[in-house]
Amino acid sequence: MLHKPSATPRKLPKQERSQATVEAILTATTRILTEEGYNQLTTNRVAELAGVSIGSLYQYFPNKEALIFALGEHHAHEMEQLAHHHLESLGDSSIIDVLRQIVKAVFAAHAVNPKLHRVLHEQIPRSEVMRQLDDAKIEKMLRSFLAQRYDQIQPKNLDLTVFIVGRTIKGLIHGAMIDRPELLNNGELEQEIMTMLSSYLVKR
Amino acid sequence: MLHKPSATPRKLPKQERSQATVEAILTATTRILTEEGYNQLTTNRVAELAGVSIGSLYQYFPNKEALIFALGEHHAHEMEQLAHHHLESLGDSSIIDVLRQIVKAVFAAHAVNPKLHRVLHEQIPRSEVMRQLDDAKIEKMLRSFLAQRYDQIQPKNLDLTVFIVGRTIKGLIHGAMIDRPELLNNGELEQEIMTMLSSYLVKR
DNA sequence: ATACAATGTGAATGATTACTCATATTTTAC
DNA sequence: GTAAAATATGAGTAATCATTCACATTGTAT
Repeated sequence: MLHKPSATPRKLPKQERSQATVEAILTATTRILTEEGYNQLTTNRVAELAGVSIGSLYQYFPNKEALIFALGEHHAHEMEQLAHHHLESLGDSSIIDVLRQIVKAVFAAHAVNPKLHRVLHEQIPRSEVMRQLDDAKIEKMLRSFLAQRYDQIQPKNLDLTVFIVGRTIKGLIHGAMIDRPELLNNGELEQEIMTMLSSYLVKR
Repeated sequence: MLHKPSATPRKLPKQERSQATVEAILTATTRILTEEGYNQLTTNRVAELAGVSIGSLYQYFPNKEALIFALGEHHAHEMEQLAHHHLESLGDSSIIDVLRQIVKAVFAAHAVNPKLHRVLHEQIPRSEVMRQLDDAKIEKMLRSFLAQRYDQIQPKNLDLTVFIVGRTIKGLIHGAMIDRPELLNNGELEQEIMTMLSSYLVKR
């Protein structure tokens, strides 16, 4: 442990060969994390499982943290993609409808790679670097959505409302995934979240 | 790292002398964690700061994890105590009143040692051992409270409701503490949580 | 075909650090 | 006062692991 943490890659892979190397490294990292946990994640093991020399690993990742960060980034990106996919076709739907789509989108996003998601959130020492990943985008979208219907919603403090609604959705779904996966079997959790949030948000 | 993790103390301190030692160790651990973070927490540093030999530390804590676990246990206990204190005098109050007391209790509990709380939740590698600490008690109390008024509340699935209400309260307060401390300055967050949960819970 | 860049290799290093143990001191019990 | 129990000491051990570097191989451009 004699390094300045950094998230930027040391070198960009140009040829196919090296791109395959980088991919193999990331895949191996994922496998070790999901199958054996963070304790078992050593750079040497990653290289070995990837079928690549330890030196090669350090060609593309300046340190272990950068490796994990890249993985987290990739995973977050996949979740975002899926969420966006669920949120494309809803220009001017009602508050309730949009809210339901958002909830569904967050559910979908959490189904991407649950095991990895769990490890990333539970076992990885959360550094400054990791913090930036999460929420940002969903919160932005939620804010603009709520701002547009500001006259139709109950709460007056938009900033606070975004925080409450965003956190509640994410927190409940994430929490269920981690600690109560059986709650995800039927649509009940989704329904209850919807009930709670719409009764909170919508003017009556 | 050559140990079987265990949470049970190696030896129970009987004399005042050794009790003081244990206390000094826990205090030093807290200081290092809150002032410098988990990365800086080494058993040797703890012993040094506690003014105690490393050998003494291992008399009472079989390994580093047990040390951290003891600290987490202690902190959780303090939070519980404070919460209970806020929940004593309310036998048959209305749902709203009791709910408000619970919310206030969770707020109070989170004010015990915010810095430590943050480190404990953010930086410590969460092992099986640590998992059991948190929620249990509050959830139990919430369940019995909701069960008693089952005929007055909207949602029908009690188990799910306990999960949702409990997680929402904890998640929002905890989340605000960690990421948006400015939201704790006025009573607005408390008010909004109350509004949301009571509109969800109470029959109308 | 030659030079240069990109990529790959892995033994070796260096630093860290949890934990032990043989021994010393203090307290208690009688 | 003395034996036994409790407590304290800290240099030393052993293991782990991130990272480097000198060198080898492969690809590309001219």
